[in-house]
Amino acid sequence: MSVNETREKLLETALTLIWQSNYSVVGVNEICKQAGVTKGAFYHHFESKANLFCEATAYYWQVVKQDLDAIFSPVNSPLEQLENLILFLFKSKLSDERVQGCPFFNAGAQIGTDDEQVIEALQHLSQMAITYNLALIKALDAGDYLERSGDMQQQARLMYHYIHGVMSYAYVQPDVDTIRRDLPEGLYRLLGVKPAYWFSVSPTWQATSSSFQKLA
Amino acid sequence: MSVNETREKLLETALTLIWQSNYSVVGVNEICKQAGVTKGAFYHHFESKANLFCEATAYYWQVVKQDLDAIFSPVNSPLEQLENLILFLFKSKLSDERVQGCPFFNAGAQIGTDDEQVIEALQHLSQMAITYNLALIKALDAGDYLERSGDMQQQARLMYHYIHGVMSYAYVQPDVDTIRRDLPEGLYRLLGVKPAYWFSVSPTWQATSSSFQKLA
DNA sequence: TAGAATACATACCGGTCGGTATGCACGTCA
DNA sequence: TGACGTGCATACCGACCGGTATGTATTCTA
Repeated sequence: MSVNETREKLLETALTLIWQSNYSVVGVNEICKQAGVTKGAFYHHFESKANLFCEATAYYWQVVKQDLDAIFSPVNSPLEQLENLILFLFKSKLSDERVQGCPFFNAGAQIGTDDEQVIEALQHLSQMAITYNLALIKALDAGDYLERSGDMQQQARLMYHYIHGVMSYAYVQPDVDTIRRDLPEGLYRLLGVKPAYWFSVSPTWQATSSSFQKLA
Repeated sequence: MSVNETREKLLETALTLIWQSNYSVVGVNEICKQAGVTKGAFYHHFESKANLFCEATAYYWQVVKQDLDAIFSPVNSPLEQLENLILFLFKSKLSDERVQGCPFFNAGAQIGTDDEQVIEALQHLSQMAITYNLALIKALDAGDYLERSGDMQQQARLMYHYIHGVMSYAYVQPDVDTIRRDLPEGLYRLLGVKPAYWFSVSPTWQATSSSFQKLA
């Protein structure tokens, strides 16, 4: 295994494991074991478990960003972008028929208030996500797809709240069909998409092998 | 300290601590230390940490239920009920000016998928909450406060998702003013409350000493 | 080709985890 | 008054935690 392979293997394994359960429960030993590397290698690449997590979130974002940029590509109409996002979120919960959490959405509630740098990393992630939401809302509003316009920054946050909530729900109540129905319905309502446009277009995006396959 | 006092002290302390950080991080030792009892007492009253948590959620629900029944009392109009709920949720995040989590809303993401009984306890809690939401939505719909009616069971879930999301956000991004604005806005939008009724009534409920004071 | 730096592997550290075994004060009932 | 169950307190257990010290094979560099 090359240097970068070891490092990436650790990052991906950590994400997958934390994804499946939670930050505090997943130990360094288990990460190493699953990644097939030793503890020495771990602490050669990362100075602590918290540091690994921070780097992992950055790594995760870097991977996810590619998908988001494809999802919100200007070649897609705003409605298509929304449908793409919904599909993306749904897919991200469902790799290999197993409902899973997602470090991005779950980790927030998993961290004790003590670990400063971890919290900062998560705050950064949520800000990024909200920024993408904001762009979508502006596009929807500009296209006259919304019933009323308001504080778009706020709406972007509301979107984030809701998505976060659905994801968490899916984690403890792994009911795929429910999630599939609730996700779009809630977003339409929250954003105030005119009912005529509900479920009116199909997503133009589909998962690439470079994104979730990699993390699953 | 009487028998029941010891038991309740343990339940309340456990809730408070898990509330502040998370289930996996909070240890039995710390719970005992904070509660001022010994480990012997702990394991005299509870057979395991998981068992304590289950009992604690039941205890918590029993306490919270009193508030919910007051909030959704028939003496309040549906709009007042909604405002009461919003106030209640907001207050529950803010005891003593410190933004905190809430075991009810956070714990879901904190548990590894292994602990069967804990997950069941949480699923039960969420079902209860959704049931209350459903009653509210029916009342709002019956009172013609909503723009359109749909699958109310689903709407009750959407409400739960959103509230859960806001709570989690507040946990990592302790911005009180933002939460105060986002909570009602999102619920109005999600439920489809006619804009004329937004922020139109004041809550009739206020926290009793028997509820959150007890847990804070 | 010598030596330094890299990339680990192994063994081990103190501390803490959830949980237990045992002892003992105290009220209760025969 | 003595046997007994309740309600703890204390001491302790093995497992595991995050992290480290040290040894070593490999690779890069001069």
